[in-house]
Amino acid sequence: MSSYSIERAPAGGSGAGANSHFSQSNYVPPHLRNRPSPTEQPAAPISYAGAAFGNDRQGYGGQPGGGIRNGGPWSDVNGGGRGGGGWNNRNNGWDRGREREVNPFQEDVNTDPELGTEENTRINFDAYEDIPVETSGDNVPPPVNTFADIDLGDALNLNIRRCKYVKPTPVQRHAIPIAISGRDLMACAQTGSGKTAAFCFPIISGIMKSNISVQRETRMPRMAFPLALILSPTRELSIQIHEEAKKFAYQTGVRVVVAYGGAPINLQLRELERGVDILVATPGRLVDLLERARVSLQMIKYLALDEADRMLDMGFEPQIRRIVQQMDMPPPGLRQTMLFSATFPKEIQRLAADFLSTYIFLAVGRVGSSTDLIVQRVEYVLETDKRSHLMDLLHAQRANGVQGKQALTLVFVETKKGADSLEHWLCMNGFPATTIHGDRTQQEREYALRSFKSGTTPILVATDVAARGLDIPHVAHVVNFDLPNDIDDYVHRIGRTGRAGKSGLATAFFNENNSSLARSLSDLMQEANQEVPAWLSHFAVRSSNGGRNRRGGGSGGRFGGRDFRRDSSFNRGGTDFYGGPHINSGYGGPSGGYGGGYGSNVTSAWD
DNA sequence: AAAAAAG
Repeated sequence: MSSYSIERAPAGGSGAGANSHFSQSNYVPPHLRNRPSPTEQPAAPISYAGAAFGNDRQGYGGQPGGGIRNGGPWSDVNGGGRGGGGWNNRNNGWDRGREREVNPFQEDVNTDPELGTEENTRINFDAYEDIPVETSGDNVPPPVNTFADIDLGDALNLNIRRCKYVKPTPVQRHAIPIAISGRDLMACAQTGSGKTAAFCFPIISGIMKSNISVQRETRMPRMAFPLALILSPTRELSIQIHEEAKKFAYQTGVRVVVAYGGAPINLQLRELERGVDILVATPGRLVDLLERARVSLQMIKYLALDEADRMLDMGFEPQIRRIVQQMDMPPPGLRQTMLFSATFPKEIQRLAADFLSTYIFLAVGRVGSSTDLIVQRVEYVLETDKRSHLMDLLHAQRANGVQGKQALTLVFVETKKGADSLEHWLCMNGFPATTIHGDRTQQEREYALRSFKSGTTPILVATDVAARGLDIPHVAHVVNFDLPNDIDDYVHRIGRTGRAGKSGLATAFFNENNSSLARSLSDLMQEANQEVPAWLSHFAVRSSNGGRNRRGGGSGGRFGGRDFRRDSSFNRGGTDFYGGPHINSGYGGPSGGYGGGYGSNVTSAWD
């Protein structure tokens, strides 16, 4: 039997040095990784060398490959050796001097300056002021107004500045203090609300602050012991979370590794062997890795499940339960768990009850529900007219576009076949398009996404694989060529535009085949102050399907979910719920942030 | 019914 202890080496090992300090291990805990590397030897106790850090990294803003030693523009922040316990200047002592941590911010410099017009990049913070936020639970830590209000550590704060995040989004304002205080969290929030940072910041900060040391299982030297696990439903979302997490963890010494299917497993295995603190994964590939005994979950201290409702929709519940409950992961209470979900149906409630320990419930209003950031249009289009109608839209858009450029347009269709044939047809007709769906190889999918993002093929035809979570900046227009059957899917799809406070356009092609969606669609549009065409209202009346497709049925109202503990036997002593929810709205007061106001180039922490 | 995810 292996028991869990944060400070101790994994039990059941060979008995070598099972105490709280690392000894002859390959593993260098993050808080010790800022030491100079002693040549090629496995990390052995080294005397602390003060501020003389070997900063063998690529200099920020420098030429690729032009390594700068401890002299980059940030060396003032980085080389100070100040603060207790070597808080900053964690460098990758990891690699024992060999591997360079690629600067994840480099690629962002000069990306698509054309697309970043004044209008597009200015953040519409005001539009979010009235996003409702609801928290409930025992002793909820108060929200913060700036990132600086929380002690995330210098290195992380620096990366927040590098990301140009000025002030926290509503979900971050609430979730970060909750998570920092060690509490479990069930959060109802959409992608685009800033979730990724909301769970990454506390994890990275926690790993840096803790003195967790992992004793490698000497009989299984190839087994990886991540401290944090982030599960997400699709490969692309995992890739995206990984990319963001790498930015947040840059030069913190915290290592982030991603594992997902469809890609060569050997590369991922090699990455894992180099050490991993935060593992981002899709469920299938992780189960594979666990079965191969290449990953152990017994050191997991943080577990984050992103888009949990989506994962259940996709039938991942068995895999997820296997990973969380039937492997060697510490139970609730001995780990910190954060569950994110756009909706809160019964299955998610069960998951929350099983995975979380006296958690805090947080619901953030739908982005766009109370604003006009996304202009929604519905047009009546017969199946046979859809293609020519799309063509008209694209022509008009090109004519209105900047320098005759096609604005990025995401076209959702129902089937994989339909995606392929529409892509082909668009290309034939002079509209550079590509497609992303589950029948394409992972390589093709990633290539398509890159080609779209870069504007090489400004039209992307997609199935629902791209509906949720994917952050593609600058998507100007989402076309629901085929409407989904579920209104939540619709919300997710149109959420691919109007991101980061930018405005966006969503056009839907509606006909008889979509009548089941009429009611919920017209309700949703009404709620978002959109113009609802009269004919759609007629459809809505005619197809009174008892509100089966209406939002909020059963699983919650406008927040996409309620804390069910207050509805049922979870009440203590029959009294009311824990003292009632605290209703907060938007940002309270002005932001101290990082000073400097918001220039036109400021991106926000929304994504 | 279709889509996604482990090969």
